[in-house]
Amino acid sequence: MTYTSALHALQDPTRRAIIDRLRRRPLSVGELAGDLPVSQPAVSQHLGVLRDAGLVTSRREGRRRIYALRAEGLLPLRAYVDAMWADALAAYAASFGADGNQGGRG
Amino acid sequence: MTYTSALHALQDPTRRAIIDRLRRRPLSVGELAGDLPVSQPAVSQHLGVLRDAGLVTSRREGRRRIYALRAEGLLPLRAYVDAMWADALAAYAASFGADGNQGGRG
DNA sequence: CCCATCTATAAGTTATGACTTATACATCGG
DNA sequence: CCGATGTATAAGTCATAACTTATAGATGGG
Repeated sequence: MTYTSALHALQDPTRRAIIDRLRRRPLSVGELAGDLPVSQPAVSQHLGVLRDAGLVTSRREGRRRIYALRAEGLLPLRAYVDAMWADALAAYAASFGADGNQGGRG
Repeated sequence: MTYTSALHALQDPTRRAIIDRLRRRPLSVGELAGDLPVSQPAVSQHLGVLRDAGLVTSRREGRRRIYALRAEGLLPLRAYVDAMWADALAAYAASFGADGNQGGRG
């Protein structure tokens, strides 16, 4: 839901592997588990983290549960990175000509 | 240097606290440590992680070492998030009218 | 209802990493 | 050179979280 939970969720390699597979199309838990080197419960646990972070949604389909990427969930992280980018550039520019004369541009 | 190291670096709350302070202006290790609830060695360790991830740069200034944000270091993460965003939207759109008729919009 | 299939949760193990204190390394002043 | 200041590294402790197996919960078919 926030950028911190997104960072936490995306930091794990297994969760990124799940995300990478969902980037093509929605998949069931079993399909994901069959294609990853971890057990099905591990996949379910990771999906729970991704869901709490707002990065995936799920729907029932008979006995299966289909998970899909949720684009909206990326917006907080994107906003954080963009703001940090802007501040980094501003701080860099300000370091020339603030209280201390740090030297010329370049 | 890559988006994975950026994700790893930004996942930690203390490292984000460091980043947040550097968003205003470059700071020395001592200035950072004095404003954070962890020891100076902990700050140095975190700065090493941030440096390895390409998110900060440093320069000597007498006996002190000044750390500053490095905007370029955010580009890989930004590209990853953007690509994921695009794929998420595409996968969502494709889920209407692919092999299975998944139902209407909503 | 009963069984098979699919997913989520429980409980326990283990590797990782964030922290500490102690100390080495580097720079400046006397 | 010697001490003070500032930072990085070393070594060890401890909490977290990613994994396992076992099992509970939910759905569909005979």
